[in-house]
Amino acid sequence: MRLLTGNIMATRYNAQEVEPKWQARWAESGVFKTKSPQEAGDAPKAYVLEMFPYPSGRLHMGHVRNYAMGDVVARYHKAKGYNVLHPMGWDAFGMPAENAAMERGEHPGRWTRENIESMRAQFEPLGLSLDWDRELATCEPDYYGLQQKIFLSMLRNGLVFRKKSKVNWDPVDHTVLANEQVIDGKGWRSGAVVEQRELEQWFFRITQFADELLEGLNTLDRWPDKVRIMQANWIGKSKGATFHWPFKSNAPSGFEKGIEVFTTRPDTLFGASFIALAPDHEITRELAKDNPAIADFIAEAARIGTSEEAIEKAPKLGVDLGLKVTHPFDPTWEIPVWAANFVLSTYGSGAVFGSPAGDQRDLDFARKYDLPVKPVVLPPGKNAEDHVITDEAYTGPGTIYNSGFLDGMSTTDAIDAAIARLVELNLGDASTTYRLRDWGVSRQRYWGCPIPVVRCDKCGVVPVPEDQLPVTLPDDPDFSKPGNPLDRHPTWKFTTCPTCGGDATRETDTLDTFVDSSWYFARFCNTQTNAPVDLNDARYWLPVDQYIGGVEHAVLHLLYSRFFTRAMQACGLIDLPSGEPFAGLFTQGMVTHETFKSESGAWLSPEDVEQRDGSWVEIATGKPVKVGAIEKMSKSKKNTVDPTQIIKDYGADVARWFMLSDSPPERDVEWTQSGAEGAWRFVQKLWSLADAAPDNDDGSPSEGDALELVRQIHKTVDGVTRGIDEFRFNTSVAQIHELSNALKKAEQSKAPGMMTARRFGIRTLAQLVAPFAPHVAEECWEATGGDGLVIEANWPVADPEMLVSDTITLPVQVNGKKRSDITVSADATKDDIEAIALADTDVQRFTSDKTVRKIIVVPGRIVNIVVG
RNA sequence: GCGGGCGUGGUGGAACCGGUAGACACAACAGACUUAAAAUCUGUCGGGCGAAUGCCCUUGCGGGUUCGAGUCCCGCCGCCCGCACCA
Repeated sequence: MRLLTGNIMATRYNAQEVEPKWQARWAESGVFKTKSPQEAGDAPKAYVLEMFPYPSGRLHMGHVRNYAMGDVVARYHKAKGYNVLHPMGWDAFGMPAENAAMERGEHPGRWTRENIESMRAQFEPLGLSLDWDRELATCEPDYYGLQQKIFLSMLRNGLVFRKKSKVNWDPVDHTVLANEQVIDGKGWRSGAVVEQRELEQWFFRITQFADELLEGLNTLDRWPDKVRIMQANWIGKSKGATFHWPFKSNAPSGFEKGIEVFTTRPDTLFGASFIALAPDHEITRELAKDNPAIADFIAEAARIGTSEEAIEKAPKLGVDLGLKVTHPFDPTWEIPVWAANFVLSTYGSGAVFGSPAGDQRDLDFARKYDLPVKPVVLPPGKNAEDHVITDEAYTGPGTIYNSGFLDGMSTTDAIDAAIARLVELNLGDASTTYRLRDWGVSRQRYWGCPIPVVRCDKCGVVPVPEDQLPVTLPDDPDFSKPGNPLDRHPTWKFTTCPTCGGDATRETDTLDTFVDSSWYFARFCNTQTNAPVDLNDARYWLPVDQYIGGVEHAVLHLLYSRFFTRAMQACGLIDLPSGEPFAGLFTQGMVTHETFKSESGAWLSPEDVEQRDGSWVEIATGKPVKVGAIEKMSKSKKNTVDPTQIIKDYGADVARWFMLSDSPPERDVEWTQSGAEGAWRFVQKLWSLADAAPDNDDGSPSEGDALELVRQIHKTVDGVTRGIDEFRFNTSVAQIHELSNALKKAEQSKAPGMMTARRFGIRTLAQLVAPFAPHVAEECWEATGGDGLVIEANWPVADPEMLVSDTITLPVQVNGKKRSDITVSADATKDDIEAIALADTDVQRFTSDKTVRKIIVVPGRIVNIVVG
């Protein structure tokens, strides 16, 4: 690695000395301490929050980018006079700690707390404007104990329930596997073929809020549209009909009315050619008991795993169950019943009817098993003879045909008519179904929040009384044997029943870590109170004004948090009538880096390779190296860059500046050494501007170059401010560059008023840079006689009069091609502009031998002359 | 498979509501300074044609709407994110 710092320090800006100095000053002055609502007085509040990190042990560049962005927003609001809350905490429960315990014999708690210590130490030199007084870690009893209170309150309010659900079971490790731990149907550690097991599990009733969560999206006008769309699709509200297909004869017990299905397309009912049940539908399972073929099919389907992705990607398979139902509209029409591996038991009633001409998946299935395909929807403009379905279904609107009483209707009318007939026949009704499922929160793991209930043979499931909370984890889990350490702990789970005092056992499931992150933002409003959330402080601070994190959380974390605020509202634990925790959301892109592979295909760290004579070689061996793709930084691909090392080499300002330059915040940014060096040069340049700043003014910059410079300063203030407001930090950076270039040039100028203009420019620049690269900004501010800390100086405001000029330059097009520029006064009329444009000699070269047909003048923008 | 997004010079990107495509930066090249190098400063920098004022082409690909399309519409291609037990 090339180091640019070193022997030439004297005249240069030395980040290694300057940055700790300002960090100490900020700490002494307490500028980052949050003010209470009383202390804040009339100042408006701004709650700025970045998604809190998992304490993996090392800060990575993705963190630096995320927190640098949040810091821009926080410092900017501080400068604008807001009372800012900008806290930090740790999403500290989760599987990596247990993996460390299993692989290295470390205690998950110790491992996690050590990681927190070392990451906090890495945070410090970044110079973020965080209020560490409000730090929290979800793995500490003072946090998860309160979470247990929330759980119990939700239980009392009917928002928690138990039901059976499927899990991926590793028969060797005796453990439940996460979907990511199931690789090709096998456990990642044991390699054993994964089984499906049904366990009685705890659920949060998120579906109770399905409509509210959907409706609420309309109020989130400071969220990216893509996230709102993804959440709406995830909730997946669909209107249609739920109805029964009566059995031809001898219905299985419990299904006397027939097989219940949900469909959004009852208009295609006359195209039905089969019924398909989920592999784990009750009827399928009943039949499997004395039919080995069906049992094999179920086992085969189970091997795919529980993830919807895997199920939908798997080849479509089915088995004929040998049952027959009759068509709701024609009792003489028999339809076969199949089981199919693509039918989800968790959606609707776990059964569908196949209408192959109008649904691609049904069509593929029908072709595979040679089931009838009858088209029933005629696309607009087609007639029955030439509308043939081969291997592509028609899913669009049209006119119904081949469909008895529905013939001739539009698809929408036919939907209503079909539902009306189903009601008449007493077989079903219109209904609404959601894709959203209730949230399963049980985890059979040690390192999570214990679910605060006990089981008593006499009293059943009994909540732990609040005065006995928190239910803490035992300190001595044993990870040497397979299975859940809580379940086989020698003493922990044995307790007495709070109700009858008899022997009882504790619940050994812990909560999904998504629960921990579903309310931490509310806890930050007051981390001292005994209630989970202080009602008054939360009323003041919530909603979070700006939340920043990765898009990968677009659905789950953000939807769960929106559910939690509603659930807590229903329990009286929070006062947030809107139910919306995050008023503004920004999703930032990843940090990527080039990758390298050796001849043998092993990943190589960028530090181990170098370019010799234009080709890449391994430094140690000199062997040639394959340059791989630019990918998200990850340990496995060895393309990470350690922020701590970058800060040592170049300083925090450089790391932050680079993360905010060039790439738009929502897009991925590629870390490059040369980019970091560019940022370093810029920091040096800023300092040299301040160092060369004149000590005194030389009169008012009211004309000539000095006035032009002042105008540019105002333009820059305007542009940088807009860039921050709109989360387009890269454009702010570009404008800061332009002003710096202008100020550098101005060092050569002797124009009257220039010294005044330069002093003004450099101090303004320091203010504009402060949210991005705060240390060098403070240094420049101090060197140019700024009052106090730049972080506390009022954000500059552009003078609107300085943003407009007297004349404007307009491009002139002829037939849409630019041919000339004209300069006109800012208040020129359309007629004036037309005349000037037509008189222009460059324009006339293209118009002289033609007829002018039309002239389009867009004020302040462009002139287009249409000739022909 | 389903849902969502993205695609502009050698590179990252800019272009506000459909109005000058390539701001700003990185890299590269040339020059100044220097015994030399580094640093710094200055200049060139999408492609083609031309002696030249210039002209033509160019925003992943193919169509369309418009006086005018990177931007809007339709159809493709490629990459990325999510898919409910990773966080």
